[in-house]
Amino acid sequence: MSTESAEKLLDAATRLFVAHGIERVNSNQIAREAGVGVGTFYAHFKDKHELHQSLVLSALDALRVRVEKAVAAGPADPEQQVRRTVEAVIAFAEEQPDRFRIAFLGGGRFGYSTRGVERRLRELQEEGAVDRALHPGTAARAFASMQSGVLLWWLEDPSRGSRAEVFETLVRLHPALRRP
Amino acid sequence: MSTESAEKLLDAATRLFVAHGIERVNSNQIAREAGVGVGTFYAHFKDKHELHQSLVLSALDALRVRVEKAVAAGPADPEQQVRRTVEAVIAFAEEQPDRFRIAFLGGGRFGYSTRGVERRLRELQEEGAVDRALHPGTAARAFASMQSGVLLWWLEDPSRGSRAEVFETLVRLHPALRRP
Amino acid sequence: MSTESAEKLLDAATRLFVAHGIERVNSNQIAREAGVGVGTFYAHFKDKHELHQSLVLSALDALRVRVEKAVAAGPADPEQQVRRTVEAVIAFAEEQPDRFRIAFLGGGRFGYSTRGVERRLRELQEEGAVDRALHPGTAARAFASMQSGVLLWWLEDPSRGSRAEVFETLVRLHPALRRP
Amino acid sequence: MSTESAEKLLDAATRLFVAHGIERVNSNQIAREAGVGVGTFYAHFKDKHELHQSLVLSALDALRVRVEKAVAAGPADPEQQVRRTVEAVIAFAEEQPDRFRIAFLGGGRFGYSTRGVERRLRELQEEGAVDRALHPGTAARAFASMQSGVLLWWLEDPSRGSRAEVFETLVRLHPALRRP
DNA sequence: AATGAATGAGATTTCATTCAT
DNA sequence: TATGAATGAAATCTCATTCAT
Repeated sequence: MSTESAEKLLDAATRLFVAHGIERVNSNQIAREAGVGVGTFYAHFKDKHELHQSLVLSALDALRVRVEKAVAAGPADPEQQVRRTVEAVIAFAEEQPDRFRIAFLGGGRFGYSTRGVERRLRELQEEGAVDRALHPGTAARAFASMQSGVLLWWLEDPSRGSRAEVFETLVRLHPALRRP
Repeated sequence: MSTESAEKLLDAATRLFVAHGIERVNSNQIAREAGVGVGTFYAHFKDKHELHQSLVLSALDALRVRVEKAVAAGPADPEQQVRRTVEAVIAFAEEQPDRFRIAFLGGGRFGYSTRGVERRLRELQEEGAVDRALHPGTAARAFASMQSGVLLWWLEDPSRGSRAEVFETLVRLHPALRRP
Repeated sequence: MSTESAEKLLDAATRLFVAHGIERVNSNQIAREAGVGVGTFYAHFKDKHELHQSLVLSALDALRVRVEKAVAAGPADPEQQVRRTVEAVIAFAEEQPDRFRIAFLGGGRFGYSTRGVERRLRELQEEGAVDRALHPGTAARAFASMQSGVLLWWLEDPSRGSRAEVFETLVRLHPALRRP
Repeated sequence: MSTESAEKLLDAATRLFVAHGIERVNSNQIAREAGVGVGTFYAHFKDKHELHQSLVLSALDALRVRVEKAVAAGPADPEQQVRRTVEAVIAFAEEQPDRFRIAFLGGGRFGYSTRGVERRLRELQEEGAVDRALHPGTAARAFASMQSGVLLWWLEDPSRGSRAEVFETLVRLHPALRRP
């Protein structure tokens, strides 16, 4: 199976990228850590950046799937949705901290889409449920940035706040809960 | 104060770092772009990372000075302070976009301090002016992340929102304005 | 006679060698182009150079056979022999251009034998039919070089001259027709 | 001076290319033979092929210059011109055999121009001095091929013919001396 | 015989750093 | 201070070859 070595390489790279930073890791190290030959690295990935990108995209995708499930899992009530969404993201960050870091370290150059949140904000504004002075695009981006920024910071040292404090703070700062 | 060569190198590096990313730029390129010899680079900086760090620190410092002036420039009323602060940061980002990018691209690895905001939030909570359910450390970090994230995103394509929309959104999402 | 896979490999290699040059083609590419596995390549040939050599030798041999038939097919009259020989070589180049290229690209490192022509020139000189100032070995080599050089050049762009022009020119420059 | 190392590299490469063939020589070997560091190789040439090409072009150019001088050095009488030209080429091949080999090994992929000879043949045909049945383009290419082919063959083993025999044979096979 | 993923020796290439000028 | 050619350690990448299936 082609997947065997590729998996090993992806896992090894995740560990190394998080531990030392993408730029301080090289293809030989990744191959060695994965327990495969250098050639195998290049048989599966064009270069280190392609591997990195596939790691980021896969992590973002896994996160997206979890968030979508969370959204679908309960009532449309905005507060409950925000709570379920933030809960899903925190759970992901806790369960797979390295994948979460990979996805967001580097400032999210690979674009975490905020279209969904933006659309939802617009709807809530039309319903009169959300402050019309918020610019939906900006607010959506703001929440994405704060969420990833806070969680990276929290994962760095979980004693910075309890899970509940972090959760509650993110929820309460969510633009969808900003009443008019 | 630096010599003329050092200034040229700092400017060249800023341009190149922003255009291609820190890791895709090397000392020879910086020297060439600056119009000085490679040797001159090493006469002024230990290496690329020292130069980068001094660029980031200087940008963060310049920003800090502007924010402090803005804070000191008017009444202690929280909303007015938030407005003056956000205004100062946006003005800096507009006037010196490359310096702003340098400071925050890379996810702010050099730690933008959020101690001041955290302390102020705590005071406002004690006064009963701010939602006690917000965790001050987390909320301060959240605002820092959203502000830098939004402004980098906005600088990338200013047509994403008007200045006023971006401003108003950041202000309204500031935790200090989150009533109990 | 070779198996089917060997044939496919020879054909694929001919195409690739001519298109990209021997040194820019590797065994994996040949196998892929042939539609067989890499392992199959090594089941049939020791390496790329053995395959190349067998291609060259086989092409030179096929050409030799055609020329010998042409020589035997008519009168010993020098001009007619030269005409039949050149005709045979041009026909071969037209019918199997890639085989012809393979045989002579690379400057004919595998030695196209000129012994026959050399011997014939010597005879004709002894008969007084050919200029005695020509050195038979050199003249034979000269003709071989001009013939392969001209035909490679012509195959590259057949609009460089009509078939008849190329034919007539080669015939007339043949040392055997150089009267004393 | 930038030329110092570049010269050493060009000389070393000439020696190695001729001794072992372009494809069996690598950049490390060239640098070592030249007595410079590997980095120096890449400071002067993009890669091995650029170096090779500059070697070929420079050799062809040096040869062209000699031939032009030879042509200008005496009467326009076709036979004398052919003699002086062939003499110049043989002298070059004798004096700088490695440069000559570099220029023509590989089948002259870099295009030795035959325009001059072609034009001259056309003129001589118009004057009625040369066989009109020769196609000038083909004949010019034929002579270029025979000359380089013969001289490479002769340099390989100078005992294959005396200098005078080789000279006289090339002269007599020159299309410009082919009477109508 | 056929396969193709895996291998690693070795070739290519980069770049931080030095140093003679 | 300034220069930039030179350097070589280290990184990137290729490819002939093997071998388990």
